[in-house]
Amino acid sequence: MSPNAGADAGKRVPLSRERLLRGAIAVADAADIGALTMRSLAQELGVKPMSLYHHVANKEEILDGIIDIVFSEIEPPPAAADWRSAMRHRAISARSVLRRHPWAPPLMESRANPGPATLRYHDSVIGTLRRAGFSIAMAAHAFSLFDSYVYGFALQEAGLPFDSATAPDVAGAILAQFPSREYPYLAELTAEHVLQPGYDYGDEFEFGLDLILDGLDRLLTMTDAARFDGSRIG
Amino acid sequence: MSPNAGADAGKRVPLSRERLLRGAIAVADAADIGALTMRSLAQELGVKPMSLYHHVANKEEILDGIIDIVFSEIEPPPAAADWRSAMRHRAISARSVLRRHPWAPPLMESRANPGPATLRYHDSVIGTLRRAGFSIAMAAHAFSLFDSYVYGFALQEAGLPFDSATAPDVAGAILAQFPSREYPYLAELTAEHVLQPGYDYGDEFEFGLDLILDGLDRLLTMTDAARFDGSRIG
DNA sequence: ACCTGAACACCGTTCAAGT
DNA sequence: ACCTGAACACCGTTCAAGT
Repeated sequence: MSPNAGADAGKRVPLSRERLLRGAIAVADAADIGALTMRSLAQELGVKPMSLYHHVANKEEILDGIIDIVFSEIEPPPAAADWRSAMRHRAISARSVLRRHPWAPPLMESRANPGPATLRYHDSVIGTLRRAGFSIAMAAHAFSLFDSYVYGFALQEAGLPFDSATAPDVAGAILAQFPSREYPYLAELTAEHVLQPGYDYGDEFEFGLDLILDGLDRLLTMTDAARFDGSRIG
Repeated sequence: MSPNAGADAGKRVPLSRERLLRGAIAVADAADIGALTMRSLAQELGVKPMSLYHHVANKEEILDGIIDIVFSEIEPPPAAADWRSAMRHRAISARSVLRRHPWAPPLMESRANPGPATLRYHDSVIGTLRRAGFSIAMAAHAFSLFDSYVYGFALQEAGLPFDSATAPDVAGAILAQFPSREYPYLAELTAEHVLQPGYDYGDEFEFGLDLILDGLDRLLTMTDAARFDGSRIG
């Protein structure tokens, strides 16, 4: 139920590409990406399916469009931030955006036509690394690692069959389902960690993020030291 | 074109759950997961769509089944391996499996009904960490980080609009498409790294993997040192 | 037991028409 | 210009029938 659903009584807001894409995100957020069909979207917007084709060429263009909106929602870090806190800020923002749009991660990396917000996001990540002193090759490494982790974590979080509130119930049911003799470590981890009060899978995010940032920082420092030695020799 | 496609001349191999799931993987590998329909799968197997329902309840069960087969293809490490090389072995095997099945990563974490090979894989990863001395909480951290990276990397690799052979052409076209003034760091990275001869995005995998393993090793060593100190005090 | 034809309620998309 | 009804070639799935 969006504000515009079936609003044939009031004055009809004219359809636009912007309104169409916002509606598509609303449908995907409310159910999942499988529920986003030309017909369901048209209904959400109070319009007939064929009207959509006046604003987009096809469904692929809708997917391209909503993914670019998702990227646009990731907050850029404060300009004054050092590279480490800038990367940390971006990662945490990206994850919170992807939590709002759990259908997005599988689509984000498979769009052949990246939009401006997508390109801007990637450019700014690489820019942060380059300006911090990472070589091109090292920036490429760091970029790949950083993105893989952020999307991979979001993918896992989206796939969990529970949110943090209902975790104990569902994990308990799953645990009861499989024989703990056959999967002893999984059983142990579930019983003594996942089922403990206060457990939230989301809390794992910052552990991995900081381990990665520490590793990159170490490499950067080593590179700086090597360059310094080099300049003394040359 | 599989060996069994349209083989109405020879003796018909009877349909089985096993043959059905193998056929489903073949269809998904050959095109992509979107091309896997009950009808296309039936045709691949030389059978009518409705026959499939004698071996599986519905399409969801097919997806559950093929994902469990994908997990079963990940090689377990040699029993004698230390934790670091065991984890490394598994990650590299997982990535090569996911390269054969690029449609798999988005599905792997979203199956509500994990099969035995899935549970066995996860149990063995956690087991490796626990036996190496990781605490339960630390094993949970490491497990999350490791899986996020492996799936995230596979997701990115699957999304690339090129394989390593045609990378220069496509990346060049994309680069030409967007104004390098607006995305200077992206343009630089593309021109001076991605377009260089011998570039292969897959090479980034081991950089991130080793950084993660180094970080985990450091944490494990610190924990051991702390425990050792503790035992001397107590 | 295993397989199937016909049918149902869905898809995305095209085309020719309406205002 | 913007919207739409009817139609086409697809989906997954059910049901009642065939061997």
